[in-house]
Amino acid sequence: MPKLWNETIETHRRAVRDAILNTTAELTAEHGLRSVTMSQIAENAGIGRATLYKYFPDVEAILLAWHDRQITEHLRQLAEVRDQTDGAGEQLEAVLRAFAHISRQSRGHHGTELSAFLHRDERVVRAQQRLHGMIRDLVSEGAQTGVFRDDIAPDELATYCLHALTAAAALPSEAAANRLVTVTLSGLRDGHPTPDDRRPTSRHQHQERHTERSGH
Amino acid sequence: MPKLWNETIETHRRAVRDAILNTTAELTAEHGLRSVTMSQIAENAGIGRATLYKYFPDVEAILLAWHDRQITEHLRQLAEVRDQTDGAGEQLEAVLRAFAHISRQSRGHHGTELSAFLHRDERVVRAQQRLHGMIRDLVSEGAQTGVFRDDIAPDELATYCLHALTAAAALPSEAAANRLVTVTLSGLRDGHPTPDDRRPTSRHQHQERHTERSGH
DNA sequence: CAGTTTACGAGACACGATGTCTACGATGTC
DNA sequence: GACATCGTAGACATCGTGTCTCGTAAACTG
Repeated sequence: MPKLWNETIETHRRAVRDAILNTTAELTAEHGLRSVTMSQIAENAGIGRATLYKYFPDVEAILLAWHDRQITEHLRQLAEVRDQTDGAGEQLEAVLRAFAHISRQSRGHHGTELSAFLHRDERVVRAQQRLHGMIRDLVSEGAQTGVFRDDIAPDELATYCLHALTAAAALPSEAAANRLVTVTLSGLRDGHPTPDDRRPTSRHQHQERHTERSGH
Repeated sequence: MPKLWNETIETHRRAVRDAILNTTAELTAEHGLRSVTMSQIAENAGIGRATLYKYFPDVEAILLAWHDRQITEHLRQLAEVRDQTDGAGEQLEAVLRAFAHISRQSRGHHGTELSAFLHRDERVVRAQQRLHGMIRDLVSEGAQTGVFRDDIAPDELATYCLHALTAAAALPSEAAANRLVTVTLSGLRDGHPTPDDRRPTSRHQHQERHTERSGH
């Protein structure tokens, strides 16, 4: 692989840089965050160790650059999706859908969490599942009572709850956290709208604006 | 600190173990995930390096044990909150509120994300902010148009969106991800209900089911 | 085409972290 | 008081790190 001399120097350096980033992402996803070393990266990227140091000073810098590349690319995609749509409501829906898609794809990469390195452990997984189970049971019970929506599996709603509420860590005040809970609960109620398991592309443009949910 | 000999051996080992876990959490929050070493932990915990190895084989094991302790304790708290309430709806609301509270408190610990180690970098922060800004602007515009709720700051709603949708990574199918978007959007609409920055305990039972958004 | 610049790789180096082991002192248990 | 257990300090080989030099090959310059 070291012989990927491309036409100009500029493009060559770019190619090597990308190869480093990709290799690092793979190694991270494979062996966890903490065990990735400069030596491994150099070897797997097919370049010398000294060469690697001419591109990045340490592993953290590589991870940072990788994350930067990822999020920049995602931003570009999302902006494109947004600009291909009209109206704030439709735009946001399209952007959120694209974001969910991206989130799904970049799972396993090591995502944006240290899960890749923690979820290797069985105990942690089981503890998370107990937490998930607790929420799921409450959602399920509430759905049967008619308090919560029953058009979506309690399992998925529980996942939604847990992730949505981690946003609390980023909020500045306790009051804001309470508002977050309110918003999250709104997502759990919302009556029993039209089943929304399929193609979104032809649904939200003419409906949903002023008609609100008419069906059911 | 090495002289924390407590009465019995059992309690002593427990105390040392907890000290190790706490020290590791502090060091992680301070210097990031990757830079924490066994030597540092031993020194900061006030014990010998060889002793540390008699408790844990490596840093990962300590982090695992710490995370396990955290989540177990959280589970206990949440179960307590749940059992002090009646009715699935109220129980879930109480549990989610407690969970949000916990999330807020354990931010900075290193949370459950590798953010503690990535968010140290300015570029990453700015990239995240651009993403946040894009969503926020759409939410804001939609609120002015009347499509989305306007009782909560677009900033907070954007945070909610981004976190909620990271759940997509944990979902098994693309259809499930689409349902997740639907649920998340439900949280953004939900008419303009009573301002909910305060006590929730007596609101959601009789309203909100068949009334749907009446105002506007 | 010849000369210069740039990038690469291999090897060497000192340093720090790792994981293991031994010997010895201190503490709790019987 | 005898014994088991725990903690500490030190030694050790090994590995990753960060820096450097040197020899080579490719790309840019005129």
